[in-house]
Amino acid sequence: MACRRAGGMGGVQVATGPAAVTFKLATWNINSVRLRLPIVAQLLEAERPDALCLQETKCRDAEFPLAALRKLGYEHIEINGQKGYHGVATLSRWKMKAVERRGFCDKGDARHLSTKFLDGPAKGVTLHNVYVPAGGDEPDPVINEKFAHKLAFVDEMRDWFGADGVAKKKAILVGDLNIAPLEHDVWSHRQMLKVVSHTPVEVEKFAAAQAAGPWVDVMRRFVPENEKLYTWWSYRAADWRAADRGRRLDHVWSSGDVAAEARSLRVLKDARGWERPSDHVPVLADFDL
DNA sequence: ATGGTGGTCCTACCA
Repeated sequence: MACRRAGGMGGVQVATGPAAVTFKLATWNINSVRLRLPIVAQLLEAERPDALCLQETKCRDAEFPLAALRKLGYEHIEINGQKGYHGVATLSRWKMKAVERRGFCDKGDARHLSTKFLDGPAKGVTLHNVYVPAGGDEPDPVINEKFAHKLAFVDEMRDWFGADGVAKKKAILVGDLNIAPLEHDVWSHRQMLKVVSHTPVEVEKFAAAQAAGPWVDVMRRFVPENEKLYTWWSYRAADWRAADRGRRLDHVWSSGDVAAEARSLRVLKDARGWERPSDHVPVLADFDL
């Protein structure tokens, strides 16, 4: 078990003098926040991130376990939920305000939430929490409406980033983007070329959306592109660890000014083996803002 | 070789 950081209310690390203060951010596709409240608590107690972005909360706003999470020190919570599917939530130890709950593709799905920190080390930073559609099994938009939706969603992100300048400065975007863009973001590039999440058409659109920001791929600033890097392992493997057929579906992007202050990146692979796990693991990033 | 597992919520749908 990791040690709890010393400190009283908030456990703030205070730097002396004008030095920057570390902002610790986590993102995790939780696959039902109610079912997995025990391991959300486990993560928060072990790592004490300043903020945690959750995807696939799978509950209406009225059913979100606000009280339990506030009790753990995360008093500031913004949610965008819906019944049974999708849903995102951002928890923070610092005061923040909701900026937008963007509805993509005119579908009314709860797949985006942006918040702005009003206090703490990331004061003034806007944080986007995104859950991109998975896209179904068949990688042909003509016969698979879910794949068509995924492609349209990523195109809409690209147009929004390009028009709005949301990534110009003081911005972070995290979440389950459901695309593994690089060759070593999947266990076998060759065998994944026709598998939704790594097809050339998705990867091309993903790259265009990232470039439109432009957003920096913070994870790959710390892990070279020729090294395997995964954040998701299927439930359908007999032994996920032995097979290790993972994919990097979860991402941390930031504007260039914030990326320049990125200090560390960790993928908590062990969480895939926790009690009743999500098929995704938490990704943590530290910034000296 | 075309399954395999897991979540929501009642029968499929989604990942």
